[in-house]
This record gives sequence, C-alpha cells and structure tokens, in this order.
Amino acid sequence: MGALGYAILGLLAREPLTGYDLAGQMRARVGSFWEARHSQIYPALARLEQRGLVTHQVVAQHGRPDKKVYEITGGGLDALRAWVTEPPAPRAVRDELLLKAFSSWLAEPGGVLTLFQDERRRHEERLRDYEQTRGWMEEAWGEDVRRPESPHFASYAVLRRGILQERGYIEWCRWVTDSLGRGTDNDDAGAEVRL
Amino acid sequence: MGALGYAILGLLAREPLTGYDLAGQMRARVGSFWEARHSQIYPALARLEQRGLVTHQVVAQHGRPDKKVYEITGGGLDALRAWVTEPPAPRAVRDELLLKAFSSWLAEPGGVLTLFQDERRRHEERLRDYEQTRGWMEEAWGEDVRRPESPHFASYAVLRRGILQERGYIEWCRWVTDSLGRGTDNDDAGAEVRL
DNA sequence: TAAGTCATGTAAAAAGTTACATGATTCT
DNA sequence: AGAATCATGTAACTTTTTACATGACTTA
Repeated sequence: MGALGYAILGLLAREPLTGYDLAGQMRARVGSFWEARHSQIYPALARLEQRGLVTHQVVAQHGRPDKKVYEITGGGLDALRAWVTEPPAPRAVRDELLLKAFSSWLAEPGGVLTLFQDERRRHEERLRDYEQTRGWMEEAWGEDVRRPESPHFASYAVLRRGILQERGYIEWCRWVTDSLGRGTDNDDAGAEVRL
Repeated sequence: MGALGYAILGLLAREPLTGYDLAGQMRARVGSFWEARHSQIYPALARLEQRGLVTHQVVAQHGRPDKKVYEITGGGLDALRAWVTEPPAPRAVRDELLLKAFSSWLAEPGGVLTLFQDERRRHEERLRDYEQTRGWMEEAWGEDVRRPESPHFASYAVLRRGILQERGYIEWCRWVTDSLGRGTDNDDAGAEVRL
C-alpha cells in the first residue's frame, strides 16, 4: 500500500469521515500535506476495506444522497503505527518554479520578475493563513499542542513545517527579485501596487 | 508537453548531453530539482525530437557503446523561453515525513525520536554538500552568479533554494525532537553519538 | 570475481489527473 | 437562474516507478 493509504488512515485515526470529507481535508493542505482527488480516494477506501483496515456504515440523510462514513479498525491502527516509525523512502524533488528558475537566464527579465513577485505574493498569503491557524490552534488546544501523544501536537507540528516552508520560499523569492531588480530598470514598485 | 520536457530542455540549453548524462544530472538534485529515471528520459527525448525541439548526433566510441549526443534547437530554445514566464501550476504537496509526523501521536515515542533524528542527520549532510557547492560556485564563477542573464546565476539561485529548504527542514526536525525529548527519558545524546 | 560505470532501450505496473456521470439542496 | 455544496462513483489518460534486457570496460 502506498502513502495515500496511510494519509487516509491518518485522518480516520482522528475521526470517522466520508470519502467526500477526506477529499475536502486533503484539498486544505494543512492537516495532511498529501493531496489527492476524490477519484483516487474512493477506490483507495475500497482497497483499505478489503484489507480490513477500515469499515463503513451507510448513513441515510433527508434530501441528500446517502453517505458512507468510514472508520479505522484495530488492524488499521496497527498498520498505521507500524508505518510511522519506518524510515521514509527519499521522495523525488519536483518543483516547477525551481525548474523555471533554472532556465530563467534565457527569458525576458520583466517576465521573470513578475513570475517571482506573483509567486511570493501567493506564499505570503498562505503564510498569513497558516499563522492565523497557528494562533487559533494555540488558543483552542492549549497545552495539548506540546503533548506528543496528542493528535493536536501532530497537527501543530505539521503546521509549523508549513510555516517554515513558506518563510523559506518567501525569503528565496525576495532574493531572486532583488537580484533581478539590481540589473534592470525595474524596482519593487510593481509589488507594492498589486498588494 | 509536461515539466519533464522542460527539465530536459533546461539542461540541454547549457550543453549538449546524452540521455545517460541527463539521468545523471537529474539524480544529483542540484542543477535541476526535477528527478527522472532513464526509462522516462529516453522516450521523452524521442518525443522532443519528433517536435523538432532537440536533435542528436551519434558518436562512436572505442570499446564503449555508441552514444547519442542531444542538442537543443532554436525551436527548443523558443519553447523553453516561453514556458519560463508562464505562471506555474500549483503543484501538489506530497511529503512522506510530514505524513508520518501527522500520525506520530499513535506510535512509540522512541521510534519517532529515531525517525526524526535520522532525518535531521540526512538533511544536515545534504546542507553541508550544498554549502560546499556554493563556496565552489562563488569561487569558480565569481561575478557571474549575480548576473541574471548568466546560466550560472540560475544554477546559483536554485542552489540557494536548496540551502534554505534544508535549513528549514533541519530547524523543524530539531523542534520535533526537542518536543519529544521533553516528554520522555530520551535526550539528544543519541544524535551526538551517531554524528 | 564482483561491483561499478558507461550506454540505450522496452514493458508492466502503480500512482495521479482530468473528464464523464448523476442529482437534490441551498445560497447569491 | 446560476453557482456552490453535498455525495459517490467510473473511465480514459498521463506520469512515474520498477523490472527486464544487453554488453564491454574498469576498479577494488
């Protein structure tokens, strides 16, 4: 079973969810850091169920389609626990912006500047979101965020990684735009206008 | 054409290479930040050639198999230049260690501690490599690393991203191990011994 | 003599994306 | 009236990984 299965188990270890809920949580980066579409999730849930790692109950609703609420089983928890401490396979690095940066010397400087300014803005927005979530977590969960045996600690840890990631990305984008700006007419005014 | 094609073009824009060379450069993270196996590269080169973005010459060798040295064409350079300034598609986040962190609250604390100590060590090693490469680049390439129209600037920029990435990762691993350490018997001694 | 490097490919399988398919309810 | 949300699936396609296949030379 691939990482996707463990991503699903990791979410179900906290609370029972439908395939739709899982897709929603995976769209919202924080909380999982493993994206997947519903077209991947539904078959994955079926496979997990075949192996006895999850079960589901059909819940009828008024005026809405029936839903299947999935729960993790004892076997599922065991599998998840065992997987956590196994050393992770070194994953491939694949970042399109890095690839663009690598060939940026060929392109018009103005276009490259815009590219990195836009990217920085996106990461700044995401950082603000993360910082807000962090404040909320600290307020709502209190000392739990420091207790390694609490799921809240784990969520907080993942969020902290996201925050560091965004800060690093922003710092780098700033360095690139600064480097570009020095050589051309173009100063940072563009960024100020758009923000 | 996907990002892999542009990764290949980006390398060929600097120097002619064989499929084997390309695979080697893509294994070595720095310089490309887009990993691919030779089984993906050979067919991709054939597709690029069909579209007229690269050409090749067969070079016979003494006591070694013939090799196909690929070169980028004018059309290839145009396509690459155009692609660079297009906004990148937001790529999916997929990091197995993050996923493990997310479910770490279920596992034995000792195993989790080892996991993050090992990971930190790996990133520290990589950071040392990167810093060394950086020193070498600055010495060998001099002012070129500050000229956005030079491929050396682009390589340097990508390397800087790698350095920031590793620093962030290390900082995060340290925070996690510190957090775990506070709750258990286990202090940082293990890491000191193994380094 | 065994492992590693140079060198190029194909085939099968797994993982992931995009599009197809349906349908009621609620919000703007 | 149109878009978004809730809800579950399948099909076709693309991308990536792993394994198969070959073979000479070099280094430990």
